[in-house]
Amino acid sequence: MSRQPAGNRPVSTDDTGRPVRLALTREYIVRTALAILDRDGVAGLSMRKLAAELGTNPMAFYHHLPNKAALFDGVVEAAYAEIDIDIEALARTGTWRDMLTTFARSLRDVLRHHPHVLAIIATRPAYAPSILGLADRALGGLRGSGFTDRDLLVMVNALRAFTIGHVLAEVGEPVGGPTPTEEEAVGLLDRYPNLARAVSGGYQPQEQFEQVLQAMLDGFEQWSPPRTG
Amino acid sequence: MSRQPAGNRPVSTDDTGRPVRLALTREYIVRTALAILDRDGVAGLSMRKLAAELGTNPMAFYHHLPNKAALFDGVVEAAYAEIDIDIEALARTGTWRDMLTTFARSLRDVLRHHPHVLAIIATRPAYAPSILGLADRALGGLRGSGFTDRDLLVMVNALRAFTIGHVLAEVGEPVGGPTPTEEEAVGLLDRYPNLARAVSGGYQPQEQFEQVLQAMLDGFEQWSPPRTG
DNA sequence: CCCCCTGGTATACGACGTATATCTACTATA
DNA sequence: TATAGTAGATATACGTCGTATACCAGGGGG
Repeated sequence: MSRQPAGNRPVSTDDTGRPVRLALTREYIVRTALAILDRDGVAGLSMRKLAAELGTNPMAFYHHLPNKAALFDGVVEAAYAEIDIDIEALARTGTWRDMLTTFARSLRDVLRHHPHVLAIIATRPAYAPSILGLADRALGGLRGSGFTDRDLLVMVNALRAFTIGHVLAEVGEPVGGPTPTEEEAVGLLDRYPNLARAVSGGYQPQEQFEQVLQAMLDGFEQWSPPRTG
Repeated sequence: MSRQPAGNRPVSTDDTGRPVRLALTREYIVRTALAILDRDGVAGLSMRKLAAELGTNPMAFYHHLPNKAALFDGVVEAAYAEIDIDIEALARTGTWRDMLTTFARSLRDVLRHHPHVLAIIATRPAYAPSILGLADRALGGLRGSGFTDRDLLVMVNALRAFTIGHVLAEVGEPVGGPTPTEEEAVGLLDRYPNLARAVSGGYQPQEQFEQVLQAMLDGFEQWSPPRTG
């Protein structure tokens, strides 16, 4: 067995027909890690599996990333980058409520789209440039809406906190392995009559998210004297 | 070396003076695990370290717990159990706002008190009997406040989600190791002028939490026609 | 030409969760 | 009191993990 093209790392050929491996870059490593996370979960992503997937040696990564935590940082950054809102267009055509609603919904969509990355995102301070940049542009777009800069930031942070907490409760992957299933919990419910009555209509995450989101915006509205135009 | 009293597990003597180890129970194991988590963080809690702390063998736990995930479940349960609110008294003397405010503040206090357990709590569905029981009693205490059972549950869940998200952003321990420090992030801030202006007043978690909490309650208030008495 | 530097590889170490088998000491029964 | 059964503690071992260390290939500049 030669050492040339091993594993299932994408291989192309140059103009002489000789096989050429895709260059190993931070970007490429992180993208593959995100794919593995989405497919196999946090426990399914090890440096060794990632290396096998890329047809290389686990130690090769350490020329591009200092350690596994940095890989996680990159994955978080990549996931956040999927929040793609045209802030400037929204700022022209919509109200501050539209803007914050779109922000919260987009964040929820992205988090739900990467449930296995959620635990990593949730427990990491939002220092990723993509989220900082988004927040900065959102704040810029919200200027002139009658709120102070501080209150605007508090709103954005509050919506982020609620959204993360909400999606965590909905689809989060428990740290440290699986927990009792929902059926087992339902079995407990008859010991809690008030709870049982309240959930009898079923769990509707989407509706509840929207309901609370609008309530929060209603509450924020009172932070500013009403404005026209 | 005898095998009798090893490690630093608490050892007492019975009435004949013979050394007697404290009985290994699920409760005792979980309590010790919580203490280790608080002291050393998630990465600092291994079955082997826990065994050393208790002066026993790692495999001894498996007669009381099926695996490490169950240990985490127990720790979450123990942490939630620290939320000690006299719901019935509150229901007699306070409004629904008082009740929900107390619930959110107590939850925040407990989460902040166990920052290293937060990642475990946050990513685990709240099926623990202690939190189910608390929610059930809260719902019972809130009956007759003019809200439907469903809306009451939505409120409680929303406050839990926001509080968890808020404390995660404040003190959470990142899954998978440390992240860039706050100073490094502050260095990035001058690339984001709107953000920089908004945070110029400093980060005041307590004040922001209270501000958003009251805004959420303001929003909830509109779900019900106003009541007197 | 050779040297160095970037980046891939090989090997190894200590720690992890836990399967399996064995042992110890107590309880119940006779 | 003797004995069988059992619950719980222990010893050992396996496979996996992140990553430190050492080595190596190959290409560009003197």
